Amino acid sequence: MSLKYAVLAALLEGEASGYELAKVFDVSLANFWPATPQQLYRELERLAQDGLIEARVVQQERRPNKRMFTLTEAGRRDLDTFAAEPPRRPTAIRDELLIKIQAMDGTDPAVTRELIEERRSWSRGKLDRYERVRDRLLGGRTEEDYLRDADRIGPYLTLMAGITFEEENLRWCERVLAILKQRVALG
Amino acid sequence: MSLKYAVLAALLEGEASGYELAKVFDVSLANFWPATPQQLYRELERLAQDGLIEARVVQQERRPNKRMFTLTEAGRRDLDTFAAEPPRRPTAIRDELLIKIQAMDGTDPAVTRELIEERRSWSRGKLDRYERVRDRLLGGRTEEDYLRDADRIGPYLTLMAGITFEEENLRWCERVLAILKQRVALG
DNA sequence: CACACCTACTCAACTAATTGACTATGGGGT
DNA sequence: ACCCCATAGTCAATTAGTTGAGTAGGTGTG
Repeated sequence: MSLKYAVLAALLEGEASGYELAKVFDVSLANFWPATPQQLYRELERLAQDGLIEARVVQQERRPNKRMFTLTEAGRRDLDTFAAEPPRRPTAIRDELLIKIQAMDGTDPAVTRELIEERRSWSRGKLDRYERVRDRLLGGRTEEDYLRDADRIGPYLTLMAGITFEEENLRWCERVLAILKQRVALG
Repeated sequence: MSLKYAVLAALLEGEASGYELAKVFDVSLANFWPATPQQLYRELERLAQDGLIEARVVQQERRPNKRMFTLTEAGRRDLDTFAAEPPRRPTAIRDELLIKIQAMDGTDPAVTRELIEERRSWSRGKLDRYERVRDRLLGGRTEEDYLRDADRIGPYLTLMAGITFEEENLRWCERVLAILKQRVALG
């Protein structure tokens, strides 16, 4: 149900093909609503049938043709209605690593430490990429100026959520590593 | 695939019925691997068939009978193996509210503010509940003592992850509310 | 100049997750 | 007396999400 609105929200950035959307999703929407390309193609089909988006085929010379999608007025209205309603379901996190941590006490601490270190360096990489997205969004302005003047601040606020989430993640990793070190030193 | 190990990890706490597991899941495992009761019953069936858990029927007097499940040695080994391998997929978050925030720029700021305030008070409630779980786990000991002496610290580390996550969430809400206030004051 | 990767998808099969109804008994409140 | 909630589940239907293969030309790399 929500994938529908995630796609409509992505199209607020302007016309896009399924392929382009898949990439946009991968770097931004995926942070709070992941979807595979196949899911997107199916959803786009449905949305076009329901008249919430419009498709036009763009002939290309040295590439396969593509279908570009735009929000219709109906789509925009539907999305605005959705955006004003309280969420139907709370945030859901699925994190395999935390299952492993929950069950870690039967495992060699050195192995667990490695898992946490991997997570930490992954989070660092993610934060770096977020920083670059942030710079692109701000386009030279200070955050203050941007938040005062920009037409759309939604994408920036969700980016902020992603950044604080990864920072938290990093702090948690550091904390766990310190605890594991202590335990190994004593145990 | 991971639900399997989430269930096995839950059974590290000891024997439980499907019904009890559903409740345990709701308050602890659900924080990083949500599952409905129906999912759990099916998974327990499969795990029992695969010999990773054992079921025994407990006759009850004034209640329906129940089946209690315990980890078998095979189950424990399987779980330990899982816990030592790097995760196959990265953390996935699904958060309807963030879709709404992404699309918020067509919405009355006062309505958006309410959504954020709801999230904030929900996070506060969650944090309170986490605090109580924490106190129960520590059982009077200081965190330091607990982390040094306890047999199993996995559940505590995942609880810590939940706590830092909600704290971060709260900070993000405050931040967004401040920004919205600014914007309304100016716009 | 071979080989892998990029664009831009489609199709089919499968597993996982959600929703709602149903069974049956007991206890507490109005 | 009636209704709802708690216990302890089962069953069936539907939707959502995953995986892997296939198509077909173009581009970049050693």
